[in-house]
Amino acid sequence: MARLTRSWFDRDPRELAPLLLNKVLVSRDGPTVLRARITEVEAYCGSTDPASHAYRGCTPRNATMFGRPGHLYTYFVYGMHWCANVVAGAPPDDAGAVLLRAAVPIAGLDVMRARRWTGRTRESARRDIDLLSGPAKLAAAFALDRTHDGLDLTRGAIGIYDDGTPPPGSPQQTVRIGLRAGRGDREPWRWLTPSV
DNA sequence: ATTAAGATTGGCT
DNA sequence: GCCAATCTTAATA
Repeated sequence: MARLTRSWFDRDPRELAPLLLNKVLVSRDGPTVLRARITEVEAYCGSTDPASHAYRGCTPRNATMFGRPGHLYTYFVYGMHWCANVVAGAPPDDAGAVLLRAAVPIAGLDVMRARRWTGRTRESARRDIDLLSGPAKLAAAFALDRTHDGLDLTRGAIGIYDDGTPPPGSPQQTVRIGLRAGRGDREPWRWLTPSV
């Protein structure tokens, strides 16, 4: 498996996003190894994109987006969830990122289950396919939070790898999810690996 | 100082 | 399909 490099991430988020499909997110924590194949992503384009956290310029919260491509940008939403982005390339003083929206678990499912599902979770809701089937689910299963904001994906314990599986030749493409009307909700910048 | 909105999720009708 | 949960951030006063 080849780890993706800094220069590989240095592309416009709309180019980078579909290339991330079928890549493998890997987290190593001592004996624990988590692996998952990325299947859904969204591109966010900084100052030109009303839906982007960077639309109104650099703030303490989004500063990582203005930094180096290939780093992790994590943010807190709805008072309870974390989501994870990969910082993409952008023009000088601008920002871009790709939101990791979903993945298929490959290894470390037990750890993912323990992090995702408390005793309160209904048994019928505990399906492996739903372990990473949303941006906050993925972040929770990989334990990504404030402490991972700015983390370098090209070095260290967490990275993205090419295992030889190419991105889908014809990815599914739709408008982005969860955006307010008129706030970039018409841009078709969501890509998915076709389910079959 | 106050406030509105948020790149979501899971349980319930 | 509807809606509550939960709290940070940034904009406004």
